[in-house]
Amino acid sequence: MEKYRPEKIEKKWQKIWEEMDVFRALDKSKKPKYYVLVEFPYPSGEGLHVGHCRSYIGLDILARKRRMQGFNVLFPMGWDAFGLPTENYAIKTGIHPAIATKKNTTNFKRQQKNLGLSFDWKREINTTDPLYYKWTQWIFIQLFKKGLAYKAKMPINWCPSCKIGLANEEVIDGKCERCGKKATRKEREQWFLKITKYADRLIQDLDKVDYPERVKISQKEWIGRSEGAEIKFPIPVFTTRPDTLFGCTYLVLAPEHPLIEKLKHKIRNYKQVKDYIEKSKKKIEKERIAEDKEKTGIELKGIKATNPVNNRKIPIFIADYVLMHYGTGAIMAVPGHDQRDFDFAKRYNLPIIEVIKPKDSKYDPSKQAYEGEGILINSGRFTGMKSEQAKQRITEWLTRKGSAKTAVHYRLRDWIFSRQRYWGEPIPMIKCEKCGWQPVPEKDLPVELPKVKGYKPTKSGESPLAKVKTWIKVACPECGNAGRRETDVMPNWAGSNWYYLRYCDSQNDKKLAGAKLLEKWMPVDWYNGGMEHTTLHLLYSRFIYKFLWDIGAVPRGVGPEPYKKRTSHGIVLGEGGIKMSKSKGNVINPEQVIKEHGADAMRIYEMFMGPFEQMIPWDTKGVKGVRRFLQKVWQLSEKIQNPNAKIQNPKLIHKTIKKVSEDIENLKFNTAVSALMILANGLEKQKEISEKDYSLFLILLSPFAPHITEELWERAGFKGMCCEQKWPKYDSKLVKEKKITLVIQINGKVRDKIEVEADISEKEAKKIALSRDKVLKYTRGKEIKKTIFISGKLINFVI
RNA sequence: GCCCAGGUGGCGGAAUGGUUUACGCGCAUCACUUAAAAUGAUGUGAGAGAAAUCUCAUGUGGGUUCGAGUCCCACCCUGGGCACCA
Repeated sequence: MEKYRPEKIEKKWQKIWEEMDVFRALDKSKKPKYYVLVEFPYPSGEGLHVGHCRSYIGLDILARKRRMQGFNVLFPMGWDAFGLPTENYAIKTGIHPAIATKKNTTNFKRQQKNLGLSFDWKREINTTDPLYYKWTQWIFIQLFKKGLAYKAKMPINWCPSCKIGLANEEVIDGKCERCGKKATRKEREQWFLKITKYADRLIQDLDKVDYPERVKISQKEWIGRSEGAEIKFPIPVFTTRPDTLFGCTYLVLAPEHPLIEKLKHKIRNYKQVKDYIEKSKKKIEKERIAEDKEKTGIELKGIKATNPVNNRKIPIFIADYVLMHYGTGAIMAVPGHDQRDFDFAKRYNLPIIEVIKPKDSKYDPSKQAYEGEGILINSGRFTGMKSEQAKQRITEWLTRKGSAKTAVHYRLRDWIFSRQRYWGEPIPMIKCEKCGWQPVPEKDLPVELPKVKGYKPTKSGESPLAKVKTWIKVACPECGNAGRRETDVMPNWAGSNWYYLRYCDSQNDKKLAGAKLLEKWMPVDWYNGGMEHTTLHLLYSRFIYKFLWDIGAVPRGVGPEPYKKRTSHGIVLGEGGIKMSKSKGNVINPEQVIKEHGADAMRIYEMFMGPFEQMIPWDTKGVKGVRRFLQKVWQLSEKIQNPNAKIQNPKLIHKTIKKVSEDIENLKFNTAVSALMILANGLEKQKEISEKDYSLFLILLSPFAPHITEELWERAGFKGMCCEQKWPKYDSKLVKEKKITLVIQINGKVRDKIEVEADISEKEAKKIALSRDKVLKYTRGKEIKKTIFISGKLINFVI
């Protein structure tokens, strides 16, 4: 028999699949639908990463299995192509980002096709295509019309190197997420999206979806809902601990608090206060809240606040560890029961009053604050009450007096949605002196990105679009007078918020997607992507989906959540367990692996290397082992020469059907591959293999190694295509073993093993076991106190 | 500091409370070969022993149980995320 040559057969079958359009998702089919989604990649210049492949191959196996199970499967692919690396490349080389994107997507697509992935390429989308971003812009306009997009001046995180405003989420360790340079702050007008309005629903609806628990937890924590009260001092202050109000001895305001400017004529030390404010303005947020830093602050001399529970006058400070955008930008300080306040009070010699009696007596109130709950002390008529009850009663009492109300605050902030860059969707807004911000009329969408000479942001930090005078000038859609276009563009998350909807109806030019097709395909049945997207992309896209559902752009019947089930794949590390990176020179190029060992070997290795959800180091030797396995599979075909060969191994086959079927559903691809190897080893030992056994083996292997199985299927002269066969069901009778190895234990230690019928009774097992020499060695002269018998497994004697 | 995940051979890892180390890699010996590669066969947790066999091993220390990698408690280490959030 000729040698296994993947390079020959893989190209052949990829071509046939394409020509016969076998992976097409059918809009009109009567079969039940199944929507499999993998995160679409950012087509970088580096090409496909072996980590991308992990997600694609795993879900491709699932998609292929679903098709064989009789589902009409939608498994699409596209490009999330707006973004900084391409723009930075344009700045460096002068090559237009659209040209670089075209080149990169062509490269990615070729690499994906080489892997034999069963995407429906007829639905391919690209976020940088004006016909696509027309709808991204349309969504923005709807958000604006509903009051969910607004412009506000805000001290934002600013990267002096990228010349771009950064969302808080994009600043890592005080540095710009993309370039790694130190971030500072800058005042700027920015568009914001009111994701906070959806905070409660984003938490509640997590109950309706099947996500890993840790993903749900991190989304909840990111949103950070906390219930408490807003107390008037009369400056409003948010607290979750109204039970500690009697211990409040001063207030602290954020340096940006508007009250400071308002009351400046009353503040006696205003000059020093101003200095402090200026200093804190320069610090980025992470620096302000860094833990090891000494807490600094300054008292506002000349003004006082009043604690409403006892009408005491208390001093007011400003300190940069208090943040303007959380709560009300002011806190009540309870040094007895909050460690930050305690440290601050010690430093500035402020009174510390204990108002909660600690539960544990070991604690020393002169050394640290007691942050737990307990019984109230020194709290007027609330003394003796438990914290939980006191929270409620004090809030009620103050509410009646008009100096409090219950309140809920979130840690989640509104989403900064503008970038002063070029390679993004232009924000479709026009500013008119008379009418204010007006959306571009929908008939004029898309607002296409104009050609520019250079891609660098202006020195003032404005988008390069600000230099295109002819493009900026436009008539106000409301009054017709001269207006100005918005020159900021959207962040690269914009296009990925709704892309899974577009796949359902990718050619529609009237709507972002037609209601009928959305109803047919949505929601996504299974969505896989990186763990790093759980708090950004996954949360943002749920928010945008909910909005589109609210305004009827997605039909009511689809339900409030876009993704039924979400899983994550572990990243692939370089050999030796360190992260793959260009600088370390340990990047594995999937194309090279395919060239050397074939796509099937690459696919199986990526699944076999370890648990799908865990991060695993790459091991080139492992690919060789998998290649050997495929070689063995190739040679099995020699054993089916005799068409009258009897079915010889139904037991092993049916066990494998069970194992592989269940493992795919649980993303346990590594053990599924192992089961297929065991089956292949078993078949190899036989003199001949029946056609029935052989065809079942090929079917089971085909989602993992689609090319070799298709080729062997054809060579065996079987009908149709292997990938279109019915997924087999196992016979539960055949899965059970008749003879088993019964383990004999003495006091829980294995002392002997016997071959017996699987359904052997306890009495009989005991009889046989106690006659064995090895057992007698231990039991002779001893009393058997107890016998534990687990049918089909073991018998244990306690002596 | 808090939250999450994890710690099993030389390596990647497997294991519904019931034979620890499946499957694969690597290594060793043998066969084929002038030789190497490839392929095939056998072996391969550690210690003791000529062998049968015995003892000890799932990060550490306790506990529950006839029996614990698995359940409970405390701790150590690694990776990831969050962090003056009022």
